[in-house]
Amino acid sequence: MPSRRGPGEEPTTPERILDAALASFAGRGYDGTSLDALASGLAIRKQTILYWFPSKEVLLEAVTDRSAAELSDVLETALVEAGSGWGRIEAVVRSVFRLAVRRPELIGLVREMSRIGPPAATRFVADLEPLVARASAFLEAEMDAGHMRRHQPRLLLLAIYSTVIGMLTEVEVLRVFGEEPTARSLVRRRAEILDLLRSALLTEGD
Amino acid sequence: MPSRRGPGEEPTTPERILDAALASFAGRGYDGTSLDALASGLAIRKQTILYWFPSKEVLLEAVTDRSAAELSDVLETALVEAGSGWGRIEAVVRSVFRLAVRRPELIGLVREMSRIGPPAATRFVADLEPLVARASAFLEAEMDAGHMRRHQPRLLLLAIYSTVIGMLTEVEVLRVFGEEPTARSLVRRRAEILDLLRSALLTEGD
DNA sequence: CGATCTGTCTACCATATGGTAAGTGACCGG
DNA sequence: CCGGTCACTTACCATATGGTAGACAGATCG
Repeated sequence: MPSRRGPGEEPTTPERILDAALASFAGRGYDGTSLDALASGLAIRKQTILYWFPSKEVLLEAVTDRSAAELSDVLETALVEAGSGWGRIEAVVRSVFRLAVRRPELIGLVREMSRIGPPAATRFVADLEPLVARASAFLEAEMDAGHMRRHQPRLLLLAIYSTVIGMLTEVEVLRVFGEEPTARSLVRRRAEILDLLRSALLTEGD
Repeated sequence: MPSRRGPGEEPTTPERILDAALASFAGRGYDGTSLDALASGLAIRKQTILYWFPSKEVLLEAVTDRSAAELSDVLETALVEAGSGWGRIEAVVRSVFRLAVRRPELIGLVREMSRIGPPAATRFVADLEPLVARASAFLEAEMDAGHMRRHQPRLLLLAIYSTVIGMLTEVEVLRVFGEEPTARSLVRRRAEILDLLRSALLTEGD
């Protein structure tokens, strides 16, 4: 995997390929992405892609590996920096929302992987398992501390996850709901859904 | 569009095609579905499909039209039969869950349509708009009657929708959450998420 | 300077795909 | 019995796709 680049440096060719592939896999799907289209968007030839990634499947693996690492990074940071009580939970959920707004391709990729299924998805899911375990442990600790109602932590993660998925990837659905999904309305919606989760999760005494 | 068939009659060829196409579009995606594979699954030739539906795109339209009609039917029935108060809301949400369990392809299709985007998705979304308006009106009436907290009704619909999507289509994600998604666990999860929504939506006096 | 390696390109291939044209057998009204 | 329609087939086609083979230019190094 190419090493993470600094803000000033221009991306290397394999990095540019990974960026474009992530966007395309998330947006048009794996099957809907052709190496030719990918290459032409980068003003290179398809064979250059196959030089760096010997097959489309390997390219997908590289994309998922890098994305899983980024997802893990963001949530790990949020978990470490979080305060205590509801504010702590809120901070973590908010960091997920922020990530989804900043890098919607990552959410789109998760959705796409769930559709592709094994073996590619199995690998992705294995990459993410430590993250899920970590987040579950966090939620469980908050329950033990009485900061939130008793729920199965992984069930809660699923609720949060599916909310994020629903909010940020189903653009057409948002439209039928009568709103142009602008950045502004997304932020407002985020806040409202956070309230929704809040009232569902909070303990009585909060 | 072929007319709905009764329980005893065997399906006509175009109906069988629509059934298989719905399952495949929802499962493997539009791009991931080839007419050849579709046909071979039905033990017919691809040209028979093209005889009934002159192109793959028209087939998709036929599938979405029929699916939108079925979604509308189910929810309309639920809205009409619902009682009053929270029980009424619960009955409607439950009918959505039931539909999603019984016909997961419908949910998968919604997800796929949101990925495909215009123009196919626009048509689907237009077909569903009356349903969404109806459901919004229902929720708004419940708010007026004081049966639930004030929220934007379409926002609530989105929350319910995304929960259903997350629950019933992200099978791989369920797996990483440590559970084999059996019918039994899905039912239990449904109940728990219904509780989650309940506590989020209920008015204080309930 | 010459050999080698690295990154990208041109040329090509086998296969799969959506779609067209035309044929075939069964049924059906006259 | 016969012409026509219906449902479906075989035969075919143009294009797009993932992937291979090998050429070529520039940098690197002895």
